[in-house]
Amino acid sequence: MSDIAKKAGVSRQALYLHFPNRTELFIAATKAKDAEFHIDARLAPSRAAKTGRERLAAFVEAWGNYIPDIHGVAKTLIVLGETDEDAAHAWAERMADMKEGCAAAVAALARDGDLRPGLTEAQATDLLWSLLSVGLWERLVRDCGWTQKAYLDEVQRLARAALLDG
Amino acid sequence: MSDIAKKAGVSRQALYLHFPNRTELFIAATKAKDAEFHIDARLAPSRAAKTGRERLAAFVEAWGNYIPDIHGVAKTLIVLGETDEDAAHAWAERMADMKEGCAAAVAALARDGDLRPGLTEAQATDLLWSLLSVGLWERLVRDCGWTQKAYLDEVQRLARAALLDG
DNA sequence: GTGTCAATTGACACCGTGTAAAGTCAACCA
DNA sequence: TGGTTGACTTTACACGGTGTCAATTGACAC
Repeated sequence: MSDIAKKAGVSRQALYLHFPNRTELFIAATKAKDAEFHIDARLAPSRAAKTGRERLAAFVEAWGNYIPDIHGVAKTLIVLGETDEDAAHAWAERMADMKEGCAAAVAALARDGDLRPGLTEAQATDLLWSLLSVGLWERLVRDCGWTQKAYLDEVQRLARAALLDG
Repeated sequence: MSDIAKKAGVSRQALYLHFPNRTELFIAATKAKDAEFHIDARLAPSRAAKTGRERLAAFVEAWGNYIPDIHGVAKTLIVLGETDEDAAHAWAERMADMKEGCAAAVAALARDGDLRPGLTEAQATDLLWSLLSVGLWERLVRDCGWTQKAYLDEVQRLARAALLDG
């Protein structure tokens, strides 16, 4: 909190006039980033896609490219969530929203009959959601030094391999 | 530290007689778990595999089944690593060891000519290592409620889809 | 001018980590 | 048997971070 106050050019106590506690500050920061980076607009192409395959590709691209933009605040919230109930809940809510997007893409694939045999929609949704987790991005881009493009190409491939028929 | 001391039935200060600080305690706990759960023995079938494909399957199975056993201490070390240099280093070292196993499996695949065209050995190693991360296990098993078997089957499939030719 | 509002300063309580010192107790040994 | 050693306990404290509280300042609106 001291560091943030210093960066913001206000006193540490002033932060508590705006946010009840550290967790709420980061929750607000995450929401602010969502607005700043127009998450909803980025997901529009996915919603507009005609086929399930197109929808999957558009969703993976939108979310995969969104991760680096919000990684800072998102990561903080995740780490906070390991010890703070409220932070964990806030992040879980956020992830639930994202999972709805996954479910919609999976539903479109199922409608087209493109879903891999032996995979339920729920399983496919879980799988896509897991492949698009912040963790996998961190492993490949941050830890292994992959470019964003290489990461995205590979996740597209993985998503197709995991969900599609054939 | 208080909680641990209570569980152990000793005073909090006694812990500091055995470990210089909290981080070192958890590093020691992780090593103790490795010994308790015989990580080296579990990886033996992978090293003994004839073909690259067999080696990949054996390695994925061994590590994938190892994760739940060490998840408690491993997770603690990971979380600690977010704020503690030493913990981060300890975990990174551990991950480097694991990555060597990935590299060996990938090398066996390359030797057999089974590696997917357009994928270098280094990229394939990064990819396998990322698929076998604790994070993906947490997403599917802990967050989505998958069984260990369902997780393992899916990761086997993902690994094959990501690395193999065809 | 007065009231209001945002922010400041300074103080403090609480908790967790880590350090330090003095005391207890049992085992071992000459 | 008495003395030493070593592991552990109790008590105390320093430090840093979070969160609370009260008094004060300064600007702006009416």
